[in-house]
Amino acid sequence: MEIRKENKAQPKRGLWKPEEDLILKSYVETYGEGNWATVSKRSGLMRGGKSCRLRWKNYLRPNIKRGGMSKEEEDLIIRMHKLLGNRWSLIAGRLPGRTDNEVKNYWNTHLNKKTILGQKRKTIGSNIQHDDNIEDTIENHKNKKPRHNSSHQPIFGTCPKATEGFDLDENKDGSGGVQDGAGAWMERVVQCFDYGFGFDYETVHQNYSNFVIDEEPFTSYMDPFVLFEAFGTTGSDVGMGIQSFLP
DNA sequence: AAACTACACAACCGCAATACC
DNA sequence: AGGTATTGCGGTTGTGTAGTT
Repeated sequence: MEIRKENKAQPKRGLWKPEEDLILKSYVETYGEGNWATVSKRSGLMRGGKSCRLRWKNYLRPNIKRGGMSKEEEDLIIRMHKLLGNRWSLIAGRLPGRTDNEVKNYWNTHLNKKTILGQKRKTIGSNIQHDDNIEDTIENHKNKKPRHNSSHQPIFGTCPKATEGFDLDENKDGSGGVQDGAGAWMERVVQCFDYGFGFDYETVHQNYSNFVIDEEPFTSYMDPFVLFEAFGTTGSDVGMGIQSFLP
């Protein structure tokens, strides 16, 4: 059977040449970001919109940091990955100048093999010493793709001070209760932090016997924030979050 | 020096969410 | 409200190159 090739001009693929970068750069300077589908038409660049968007986002955009990761960045990636899983865009969001693609590649080529498989978290409290259901819940949670309306979306909140309460239960649309009380416990958990960081393990334990923390005191050399996760008291729900302590 | 291999990273693909009409 | 286009994301593949035989 004869297979006829499409005569339609296929967008150019493969590695970008410096002259193509120049064209794309000047296109963005002229027309701004967005409307990537029109780039080839307007600029004469024989690339698909998707390819142009990616090239701009990952390499040509201003303030992109190139080159090797610092020890601090590496440490941060490991910690955040431990908590969030393959949520590369979220992780990259905490690394100024780094892209999700770069973080992902770095993880796959450098860190994945470095991290010890099956390394157990330290758990405050003894009543979940080993609970497969909970482990499964965590894994399921990590593997979930972000859904903007998902009830399992990680909780993100900021507050000026660690000791000040904040409401994380409120949805963007004001409907509230996405995390079904998760905000309340997070608020209380945050109150257990004496950001300095003196982490009051005893208090956390008393309030949240199933609270799970990262192995090491959280590094404070970059911008200050804390990653934490906790189980609901029934063990049937998992909450996790990043708490910022920006001044 | 050539052939082969392993590694790092750039780029692509498919899917889902969001925006727009 | 529904359809289409655009954008964002994570997984995967492709390509260049350094190291090894």
